[in-house]
Amino acid sequence: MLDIPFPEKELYRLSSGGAAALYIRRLIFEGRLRPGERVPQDDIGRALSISRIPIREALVALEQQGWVTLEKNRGAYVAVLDERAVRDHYELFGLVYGFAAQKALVRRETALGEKLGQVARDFARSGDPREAGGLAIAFHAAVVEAANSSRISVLLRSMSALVPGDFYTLVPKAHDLQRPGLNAIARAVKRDDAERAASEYKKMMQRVATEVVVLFRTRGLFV
Amino acid sequence: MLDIPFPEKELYRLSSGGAAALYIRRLIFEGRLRPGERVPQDDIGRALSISRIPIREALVALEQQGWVTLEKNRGAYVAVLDERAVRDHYELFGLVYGFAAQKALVRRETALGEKLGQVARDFARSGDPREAGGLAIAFHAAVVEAANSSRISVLLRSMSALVPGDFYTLVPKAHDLQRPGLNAIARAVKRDDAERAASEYKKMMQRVATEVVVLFRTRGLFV
DNA sequence: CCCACGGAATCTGTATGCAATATACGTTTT
DNA sequence: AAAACGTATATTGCATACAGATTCCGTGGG
Repeated sequence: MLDIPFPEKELYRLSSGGAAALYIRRLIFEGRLRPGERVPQDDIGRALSISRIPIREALVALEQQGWVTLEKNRGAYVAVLDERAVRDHYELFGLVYGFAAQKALVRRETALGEKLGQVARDFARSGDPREAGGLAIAFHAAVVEAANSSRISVLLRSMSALVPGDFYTLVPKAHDLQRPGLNAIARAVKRDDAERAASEYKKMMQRVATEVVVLFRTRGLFV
Repeated sequence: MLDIPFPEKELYRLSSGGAAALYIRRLIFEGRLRPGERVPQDDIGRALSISRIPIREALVALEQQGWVTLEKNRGAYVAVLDERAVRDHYELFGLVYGFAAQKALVRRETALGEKLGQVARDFARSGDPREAGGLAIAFHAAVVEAANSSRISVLLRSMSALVPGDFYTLVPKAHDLQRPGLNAIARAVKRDDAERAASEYKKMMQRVATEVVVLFRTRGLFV
């Protein structure tokens, strides 16, 4: 009997609502929906050939993530992003990841240091932006997994939605920017230096924020 | 013509979806929906005399906040909370509020120290749990407002949903527990000592976490 | 010319209904 | 009797439809 468990089951959960959320985020990123503008539910429904029901569900999720604000009987408005918001967001990112790293160490995830070192090395060697992006994600995922905290996972999942999916191809600099950071974090974790790991995470994310700010600005996404 | 702007406009946004979210959270808090159990959409609809549409919207929000997990074609399942989750959550709370305090100081909100001192004094004097709760909320709100960061606001709004509304009446100890914390934070802010403010916030939230853990345990909300 | 007003057009919030999927349970097969 | 199968039931995901709220715009009054 074939009894293969399928761990990634929920990855295939691409409901209409999920598709709508993805689509709306792309509209915002590509500047086709400007800050302050109302999200046209009917147009999106027509574009995706779905009704407004799943679109509204997507908007609720996007509101929770801070992408739009919902006003009763007036619809969803694209949130206004400015440089400060982006920098704050990435600082918070660094803060939470740093917290995750600390928790991972407290919880004695001994294998983590090795794992991170390996991924950081692969990352440094990688020439392909696509691959590098995957490795960076794997790095962060390893930290979160080692922290083994449902609340950290929830928080980071909702925060990650602010990151463009093809960030690495859009910002070639991202590679040089993160390499020393990942290495430093991996070293700190190996040394069991939680404080240092957290501060390196914070520093790295601040550097990344600067590039994201440039990206957003060149795209004219700021008010 | 009367043209008074209404800042709390969205407070009145108690759509059916908002009501459903509130109701489901209460069901979970009161232990009537156990961890791992499926959220019965039809029953809730009947109880509130609404259809499943706004209920589903509520579930999307609750998923983002980490209360339930959605599985395609299988519905929403109440997330499993354990002691670690609660403690992690409150630590993160302290971390983010601490960050907000730091930002407020960096952004030179000179009036903040006075304001916090005043609220902390009122809090200390207050005998009524209801009033004290309001003051504590006002304290935190002042910090967040001074930080003046949309991202911090978004994050805290989604995190706050894990706090029972009538926390102060349920946990009388909460008052004694927070008084020194609020005072210490107010003092640190007055002294422009961001580092200290953050660490006091963290410590205070850790103490609060302990009481929340007790509350949850006595209610049998842990697996 | 500007503003106030009122009806039309537009858009939102949600109830209803249906197809698709998952679960439960009895039946058949080995 | 245990396992596999098939059918019945329950539940979800979503399209359609409609009442109510909001916005738009033309008209009249100041």
